[in-house]
Amino acid sequence: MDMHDNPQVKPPHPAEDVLDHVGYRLKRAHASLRSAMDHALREHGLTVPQYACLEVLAARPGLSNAELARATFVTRQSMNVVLRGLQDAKLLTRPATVETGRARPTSLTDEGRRRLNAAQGAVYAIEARMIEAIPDDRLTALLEDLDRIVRSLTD
Amino acid sequence: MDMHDNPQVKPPHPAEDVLDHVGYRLKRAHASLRSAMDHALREHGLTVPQYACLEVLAARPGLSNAELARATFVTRQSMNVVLRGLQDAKLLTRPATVETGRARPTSLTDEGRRRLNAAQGAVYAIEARMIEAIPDDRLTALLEDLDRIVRSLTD
DNA sequence: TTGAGTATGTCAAAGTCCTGACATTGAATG
DNA sequence: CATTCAATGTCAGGACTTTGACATACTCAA
Repeated sequence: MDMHDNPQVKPPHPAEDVLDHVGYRLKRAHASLRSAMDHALREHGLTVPQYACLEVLAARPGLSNAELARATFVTRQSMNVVLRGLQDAKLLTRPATVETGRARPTSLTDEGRRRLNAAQGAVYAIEARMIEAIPDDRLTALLEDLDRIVRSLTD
Repeated sequence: MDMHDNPQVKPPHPAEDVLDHVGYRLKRAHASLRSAMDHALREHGLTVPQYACLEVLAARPGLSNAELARATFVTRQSMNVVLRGLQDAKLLTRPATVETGRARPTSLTDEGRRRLNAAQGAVYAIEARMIEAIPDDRLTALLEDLDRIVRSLTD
């Protein structure tokens, strides 16, 4: 994999070929992950947003709709739909009313924990495949660089 | 940013904290990029899928609906909707009929090229911000690792 | 030639997600 | 206390995307 340009010189503007764009590579990697998770979770009767919601909720119980939305990178409106679906499926519960404020804390039901645990096996297998594919001494750098991208775009 | 585990030892299963998952970091980075592009392209009257379609089409003229769909990681049906929108906006043209086969080659109009060029400025600025945030000697490794992820999940 | 297999375009229906908007609630400020 | 502000939950509408299905068109092998 030889580069035409001097690797020391940062290109003044992105590579001409779309395939060399950071954005394109990032999008493609995310699409692969999304597709793999879609297929893996389908056998567990969960969508990716639903799984993400359950996963976050297991780690941080009692989060409200708005907090879950931020944690999973969707809008409050989208998360509201997800929560209603999971609530109808008896995988989580929300108090109808709350003593103070409007935010209603969300809790996993026993059934929700069971479904999540079952699905986590499939998802962790995907995570393991990704980790396995990356040289050990690069993994930390990769995670750091992904975070750098986030910071560079959100500031 | 200290690690609790020995960095030499590959964890037998993914980190306990969701925030440390490769999938989570990847998803977050993609969400940041998507959001930044959404805002940047809105001022140019284009959606991200529309821009992606125009960008690919400029680099590889004559692609069909199915080929554009694969290049932008959406289904043929989704791309079909995008193409009709761009066609209605006079940004590209497709022959009503074709001599052989069913695939209709798509071509940018002059107006399509103008709109794309205008939008590329905003998008390339985002690309530049990402590149700038990543240490020069890591950029190549980052792109490689993203590709490794793709391969590990598509095989 | 015939057939199976593959690829393409398209339609229909449903799900998902977003923008925009509004009312409610609590905190902060004067 | 009154007002302003930010945050939350929710509704409505539209845009986007997907799954599933079907017909058309080419390719290849029997």
